[in-house]
Amino acid sequence: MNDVKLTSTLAFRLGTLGAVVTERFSARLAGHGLKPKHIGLLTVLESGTATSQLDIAKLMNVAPSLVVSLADRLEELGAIQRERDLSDRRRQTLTLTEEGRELLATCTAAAAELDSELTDGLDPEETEALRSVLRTLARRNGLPAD
Amino acid sequence: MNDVKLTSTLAFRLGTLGAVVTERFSARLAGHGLKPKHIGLLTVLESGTATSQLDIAKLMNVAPSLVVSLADRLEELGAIQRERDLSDRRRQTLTLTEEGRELLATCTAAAAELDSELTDGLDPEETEALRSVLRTLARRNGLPAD
DNA sequence: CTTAAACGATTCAATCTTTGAACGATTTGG
DNA sequence: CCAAATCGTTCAAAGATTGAATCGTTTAAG
Repeated sequence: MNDVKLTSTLAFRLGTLGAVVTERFSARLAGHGLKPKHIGLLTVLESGTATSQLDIAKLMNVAPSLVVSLADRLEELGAIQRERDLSDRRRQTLTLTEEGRELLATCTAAAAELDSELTDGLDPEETEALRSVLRTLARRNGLPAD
Repeated sequence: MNDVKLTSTLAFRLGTLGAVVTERFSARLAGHGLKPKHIGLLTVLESGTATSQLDIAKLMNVAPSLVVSLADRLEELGAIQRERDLSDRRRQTLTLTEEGRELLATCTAAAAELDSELTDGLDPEETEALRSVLRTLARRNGLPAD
């Protein structure tokens, strides 16, 4: 008979911790009137992995119509620029503006600060091990992993 | 100037990985007509940390009214039993039935299977390090941590 | 060329999840 | 004994995301 607890399972812990951390990150973004997905979009643009809205939607695993509203908001803030692709006028090409870069940098700093809080008191080796394994897992699951 | 990428941040990785893993776990639960929160409730009951609906709601960081519907469904499945607390008839006391225990065991097995997939190919030491650090983080953040 | 099919973006209604406010029953403290 | 607090429940509303329909544009087949 298997007596492993659900709570000791990686799946459960990653899920709950992920939710908690996202919630906290979200709270820090609230001041800018942004949600994590907005930052996800900025990140895609910075990585240069996709520029058209449809490609971005696929990369983010999200409906194309959602990208529209995320982009609406970001454009409103001046964080991105929307331009018709001249070689295919159906496409909207999104590009980061300088303001967008700064916004992303600010939010990245907020995330880094969260990291400090999370790892405060952990052995530096532990922290590094965590970083390393998460990078591996991200890579294996098709998530951005530098 | 700080050039750390958001994607290399623990906060971001925990968030995205958590979402992916929860999604996958959710898919395996779908067959039972359950969602992760249902399992979360069963887990609380198994841990014995709380039995009244309000206490459960607090522990789960969720509105009391949500616990009502989660419990409705679980009762319908025969996984839990709802009884008025005789010493305070306002309270509903929820208890796991034998069927509930079995259901939880099945779902725990599904989570464990997910764990295998996630860690397949990782160094055993890496896996153990991950488990250990996540347990620590869970504990520090008020999450169930055995 | 012309035209039908495919495509990308957009809008909008519908869905799903969760919350908050209102209510009824019960308990508690003054 | 009564007013205030508590617990569970219902239900309407909020927030996030999707899917279907539409418009302009491109592509490919005849």
